[in-house]
Formats: sequence, structure tokens, C-alpha cells
Amino acid sequence: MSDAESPIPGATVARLVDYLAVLTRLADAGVSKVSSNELAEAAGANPAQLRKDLSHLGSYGTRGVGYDVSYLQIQLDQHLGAGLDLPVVIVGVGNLGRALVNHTGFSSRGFKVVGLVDADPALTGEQVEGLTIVGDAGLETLIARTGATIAVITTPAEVAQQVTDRLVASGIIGILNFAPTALSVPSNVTVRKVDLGSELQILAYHCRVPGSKDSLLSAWNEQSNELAGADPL
Amino acid sequence: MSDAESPIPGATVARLVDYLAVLTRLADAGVSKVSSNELAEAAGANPAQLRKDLSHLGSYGTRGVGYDVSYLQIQLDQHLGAGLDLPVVIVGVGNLGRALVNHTGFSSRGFKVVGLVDADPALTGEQVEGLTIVGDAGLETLIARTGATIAVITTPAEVAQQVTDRLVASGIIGILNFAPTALSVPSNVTVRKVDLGSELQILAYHCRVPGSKDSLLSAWNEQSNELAGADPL
DNA sequence: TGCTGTGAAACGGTTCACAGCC
DNA sequence: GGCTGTGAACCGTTTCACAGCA
Repeated sequence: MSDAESPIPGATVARLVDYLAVLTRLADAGVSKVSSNELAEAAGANPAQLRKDLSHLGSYGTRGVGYDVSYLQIQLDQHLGAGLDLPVVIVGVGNLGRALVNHTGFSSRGFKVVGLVDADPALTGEQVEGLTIVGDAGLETLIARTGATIAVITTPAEVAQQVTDRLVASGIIGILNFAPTALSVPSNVTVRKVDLGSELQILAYHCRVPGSKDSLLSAWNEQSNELAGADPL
Repeated sequence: MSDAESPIPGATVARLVDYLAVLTRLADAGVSKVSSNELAEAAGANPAQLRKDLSHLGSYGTRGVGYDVSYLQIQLDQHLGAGLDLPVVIVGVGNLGRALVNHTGFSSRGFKVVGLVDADPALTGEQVEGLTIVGDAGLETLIARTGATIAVITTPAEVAQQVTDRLVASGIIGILNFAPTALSVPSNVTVRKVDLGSELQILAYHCRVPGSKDSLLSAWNEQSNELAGADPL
């Protein structure tokens, strides 16, 4: 079903991306068929959910058999709009920014970093992975020249909003925000936030609580309680 | 309400972490009172949701007035178990791993990177931010010595599962996984996955679709349709 | 009066169970 | 028989509307 204009649930999209990654790996490994069980396990999902997810795009499997790996891969590619080599600019060339320039996960999924911007004059002109870092003032020109529509922000939180405003004014419509601050943008612009500190903190919370009693993490709490002013929980 | 044993909804936990970050910033700026409107806006949430979220931990506000910034900050700290300087080890000292060692968002939220592991013999012994990189074989010893219970994996996907197995066997109960692969762990271990490539791809999808027609991103599609293999710049 | 705290309704997403097809 | 596709039940989350309190 579902050939109308993509009403794909947001949560499903996130998983489709994972399925696609697994399919690509399987195809490279020469595997030609998968069942929903196998694919779901490899992607860390459950089979019923995978089938439900796929049912939002169409019926690409064969009952009693499974899915043809490369066929399903192509279908997901199309639905997700992958394989385009979309140009991306990175604003903020600190440690994280530099790590992302080299990140293989970007290129392997159809993105190409085409520009780097950093406000620090000491960095202007420096070469990173074949790209020349552009100064603050060059942001607008860079975007116009490269035709980038997606930007990654890895600046300090304090300047993230101003950078955002200039990106949006320059035609950027998608922002991946690593700065630990909320960004306000017009409704036609999409922001996705990734806060690495938050991720760790959320993880730590889930370690503390769900393990029925206190989970092993409380071992550390007790250990550090010797000279702790506050008590946990 | 809710003084029983923390049945805090998972989705709420993620936001509480953000509220806490904003509160910390406000406290540093000398602000002493916030309303749910202000706090929600600063954290990128909506006021009703914020109040609902907070109601899971207790009644820490004053009706008709708002919240006392530092008091609420302390309460969130306690409920989230923050402020403990939890020791964390990073396995895989590539570009991303190095960026995380220096990441201020870790230390500011109560985590301390206490160890680095990398299988590349060329890196063994190298100093990064005052820490000496330990070889593959030293993983177990490092964890025992530092008492770390949380690990960050930034290795290639191919070795992530073996690394995980050894981490778990060494007593690690929380893993932040940056490798683009699903990890299987015993039920007492919590894994949180962050796939940077996926994040970009999900962002790109949301840019393509929701903008009613085709959104500006299709401008790039058309532009690149002139010659299929053409690349920007 | 104004803002918090919260039941209750509405929503979206997940899980279940089985019909449908190979 | 086996595995996909999918309606229907289930569950968690969000939103709403207003009661409760300074």
C-alpha cells in the first residue's frame, strides 16, 4: 500500500536509514536474500516492526521467502532520497568539526563535505582534507558557490544562533546542530540536534535506574560517597 | 507527586537533561527565577510538556510565580544522578575519539574521561590530553584500575561487537556506541547508539518531504540532473 | 491575577495475531 | 510450511483544559 505522498512516520524513517545501511553491507558481502528476522536482528530492531516499517513504502518482499537484498536496497534508496552526493558545509572547525570532515559515514551515505568555515582568523586558509577553511565573512559566498543546502554546526553554543540565522538567510534548509543549544528557525528549515553530552547523561540515567535495585553503577556511587556532600536519589 | 521508585518516562528523561543544561546556564548568568514558558522556550520544548515532565519528579515550582533556578537545578541533578564525575573510557582513538576526549560537554555534565584504548600499536603510549593510550590488550586492566562503568565506542564497526563483549565482561554497564552497527549485550547492560551518518540522512529526508511540494532541496536535485554524474564545485 | 500541577482526552507508535501468498 | 503484509489491540507520549494555590 501507500503510494500516496509519503506519510512515513518519523520514527520509521530513522529505522529505514538503519535498514538501508545493513542492506548495503549485506549486498557488499554478496548476500542476496534476507528474511525480516535476519534483517531486523542485524539492524537491532524486531521483525514485526521492520515489516510494518516497510509496509509504509510498499510490498517489496516475497511471502514465504523474504526480501531480495539489492532490490530492497534500491527501493529504500529511492524513498529516502539517498545516493545523491548532497553537498554539506561544516561551520566550526574544532576537534569535532575536524572529525566530521573525515567521517566515512558521511560519504558512504551520499553526502559530501564541500566547505569549512571557522571564525578563528588563525585557521583561515588552513587545509583540512583538501578543503580550505574559510573565515567568518566568507560563509555566504561559500554556500552560494557550492550550492550547499545542508549545514553542520559545530561552533560554541554562544554563536550558534547567529550562525544559524546567516545560514538560513543563505538558503540552507537543513541543519545538523552539535552545539548544546536550541536553535530557532523558520518553519521551512529543519533542525536536527545531536548533543553528545546529553547522550552520555541519558545513558548514565538508564544505567542507574532500570537495573531493578540500583544496578552496578551504584557501586561507583558508594565508592565516591566517602566525601560526598549530597546523596544520590 | 511521584516519590515512588522512579517510573520516569524515557522520553521525559531526555528532555530533563536539556532542561538541566539550560538551568545551569541560567544560574551561571545570575538568573534566579524562570517560568515554564521561558524555560521551555530556551530548551526548545513546549511549556505544558515541561510542566508535565517536572511533575514526574515532584512539585518544585511556585504557582503564580515560576521556578527557582538553582533549586530546580539541584532537584534535577539529584533525580538524574548528575554531578558525580563518573569515569568513562573511550575505545577507539581515531578522529572522533580524539574529539570526544576534549569534549567540554562531557566534563561539564559530570563525566571524566579516564582512559583511552586503541588497537593500533602505533598509537600505544601516545599522550592525548594527559592520558596515555593503552593497547588492545590493556583494556581489561584499564577498566579494573579506573573503575569505569561506562564506555564510549568509536572503533570501526567490524570490531565493535568484540570490543563490546570484552567491555561487558570487564564490568561495563553502559555503552555509548558511535560505531554504525547494532550491538548485542546482556539485559543488564544499556547501549545507546549515535550514528552520525544516519543523523545526516534522517535530516536530509525531513528536508525533502515535509515542505509540502518538494522543498528547496529539490532545487539541488534538478540542478544535478543536468549530467547525472556531475558533482558540485 | 498568574502560573504551576495534573487528570483526561487525543495522538502516534509498537506489538500482536493472523490472513494472504509463495 | 514459511514468511510477508496488515488490521486491530495495546501502550507510551503529547496535548488540552482547568483545578489549585501563591
